Amino acid sequence: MPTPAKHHRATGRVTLNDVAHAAGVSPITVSRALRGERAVDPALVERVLEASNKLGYVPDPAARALASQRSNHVAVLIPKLSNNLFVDLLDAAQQTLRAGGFQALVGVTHYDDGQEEQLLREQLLHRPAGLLITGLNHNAATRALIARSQVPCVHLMDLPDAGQTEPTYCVGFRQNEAGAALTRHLLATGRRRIAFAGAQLDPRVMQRLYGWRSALQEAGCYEPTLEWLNPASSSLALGGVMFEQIMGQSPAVDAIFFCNDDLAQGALLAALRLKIDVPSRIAIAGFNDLTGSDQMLPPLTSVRTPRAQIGEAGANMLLALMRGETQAQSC
Amino acid sequence: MPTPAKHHRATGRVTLNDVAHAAGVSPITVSRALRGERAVDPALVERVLEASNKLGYVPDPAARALASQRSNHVAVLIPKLSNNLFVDLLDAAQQTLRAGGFQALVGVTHYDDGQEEQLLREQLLHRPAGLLITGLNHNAATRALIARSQVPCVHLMDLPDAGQTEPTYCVGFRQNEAGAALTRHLLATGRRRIAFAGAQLDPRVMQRLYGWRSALQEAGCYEPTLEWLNPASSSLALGGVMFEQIMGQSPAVDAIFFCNDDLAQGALLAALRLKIDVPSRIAIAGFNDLTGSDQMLPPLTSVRTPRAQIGEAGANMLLALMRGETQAQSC
DNA sequence: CCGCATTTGGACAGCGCTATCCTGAAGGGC
DNA sequence: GCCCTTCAGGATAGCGCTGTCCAAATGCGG
Repeated sequence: MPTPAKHHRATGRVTLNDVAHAAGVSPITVSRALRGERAVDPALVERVLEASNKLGYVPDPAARALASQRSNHVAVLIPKLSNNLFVDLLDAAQQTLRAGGFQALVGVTHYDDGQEEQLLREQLLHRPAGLLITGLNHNAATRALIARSQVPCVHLMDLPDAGQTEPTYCVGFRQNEAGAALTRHLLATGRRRIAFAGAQLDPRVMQRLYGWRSALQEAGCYEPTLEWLNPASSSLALGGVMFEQIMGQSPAVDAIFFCNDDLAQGALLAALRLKIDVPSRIAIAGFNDLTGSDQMLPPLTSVRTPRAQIGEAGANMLLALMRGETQAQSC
Repeated sequence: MPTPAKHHRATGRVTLNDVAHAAGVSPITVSRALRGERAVDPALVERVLEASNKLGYVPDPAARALASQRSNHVAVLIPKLSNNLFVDLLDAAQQTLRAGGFQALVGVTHYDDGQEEQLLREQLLHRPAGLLITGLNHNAATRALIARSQVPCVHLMDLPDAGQTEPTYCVGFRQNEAGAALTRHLLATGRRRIAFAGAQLDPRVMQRLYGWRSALQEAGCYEPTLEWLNPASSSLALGGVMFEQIMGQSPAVDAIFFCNDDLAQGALLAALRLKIDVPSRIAIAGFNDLTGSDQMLPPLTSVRTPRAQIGEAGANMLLALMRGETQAQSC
């Protein structure tokens, strides 16, 4: 009998021990050689690597997580998958994390603070090595969880207002400034009665609204009745509905700033149906430059948000933080 | 000194032992009571649950995975995030898995067999409890990995041909039948020169192509020059380009079956630009009923694929398999 | 040549949980 | 009443890895 096997749970896995045996060193040396955690004789490192490759050794993530109290998971929280903005963000972040040896665990919060908190709580039990989270506005419990967990965390898509330093690590841009910039662009083309149409009303949409307001106030064109806010989810269909509403109630409007491209695309299509000419009768602008906006008639005016770059840069910042580098900056 | 702490790695976590202590039973009894793994006196279960709730106990997934050689992870492999079809599928599957206590690990294969194999290999090292994978056509190495791993696996979005029983667990529909059905619908509306425009050319697109072919052959309308295949990724822009191509080269065509809605949407917009009337001059049909297709001018004819239901049903089938129930059927 | 600081390999003891075996009690047939 | 089978709780021993301490080796000034 080759396997007496009493209390023996063979798993067939190549373990650190096997590698140590093959290389003629102790297991702990293999561990250190492979992780580069402490100085190890280069000759030994060489032998270890050779043995490891020959045997096809791969560390067991569960064992590693248990022993070190740290997994190779990174929790990624995003609001929705139905907005391509976040899909692009996720795609880029996920790939970058994977290249750095980490596994992304995706959580979808549906723009709900409670769900966000719940998801975060669940994820933290897995002792993630890091955290990527969309936006800056979280409820107190969520902020406390992040702080207490001591897990490195990078916030995406938004930056704190000037002077504010609360979340230390952020990658994004100031939504209100971008909103103001787009509004000024419309003003520069001669539009004066510029409506704002927002859906979803998440914090970033509201920031764009504030940017729109301040730009119009600067120009002396602000009027509260030009604000059209709808808490429903953003979609092409809603864009069409809002367009018809605005045209019906405020026929004098000469431009509409939609908070997201899908609304604006829906509005353009509605304009085609209603035979309202864009841009001669009215200008339509969107935000985020989602796929298809360049295919519209006419091509949609939009603000190109570099979400893939934000996802990648955020992931890289997090990778640096997880390596213990703390000089990383917001940008 | 309250903590002599030599060789003591306190983690601050509430452990099974703490619960056992509080409930006055052995740790293993707590483990069994909470998992329902073996019969335990209901009175004890009650005590254990009470203690567990009071202390806020949550099992450590890493320890559990290490001891049982089984994680609570489910690997989910999908081809792309840029096609909303898969985003919807993923969203539904992920939610269902989460409700069942499992964590989805998403892998994006980019329609590349090599990447699929690589991702699968990585994921299997994490000893996932289950596997959700898109499609039926995988390379030999991938199929071998799945078989060898013994991990329960459900295939999504497609069904094996009648008579074939290879992948036992599938949730989806026969793409070729759906393609034939859409083609017959076009034939029924009087169209005779029906082109097929495919991009990406993944196995499901090819199946739709075969369905289109067989329906046309049945009707005696098949002609090879009506096949327009482009390996590039599906997008609105490509749809417009292909539409112009087809109209330029085969002006007699009276309908086009686009393999995916984004192509068809792009074609509709191109038709608007070119002032080609749809559907009087030419009919345009898509596939998958993606968001926005109902907003087009005219609304796009499409095949509504129940991807959310497929994701949910697939996840539920996998949950059943992971519980050890094997009577689950393909559907 | 000695004493000290520094370096580097290894022994040891867990991390928190579950698989396995064992034991004592209860149930049932003859 | 006895033997044999179930049944449920517990003891034990890991799963594979890393944190912590220790010890041997090395370097170096005086």
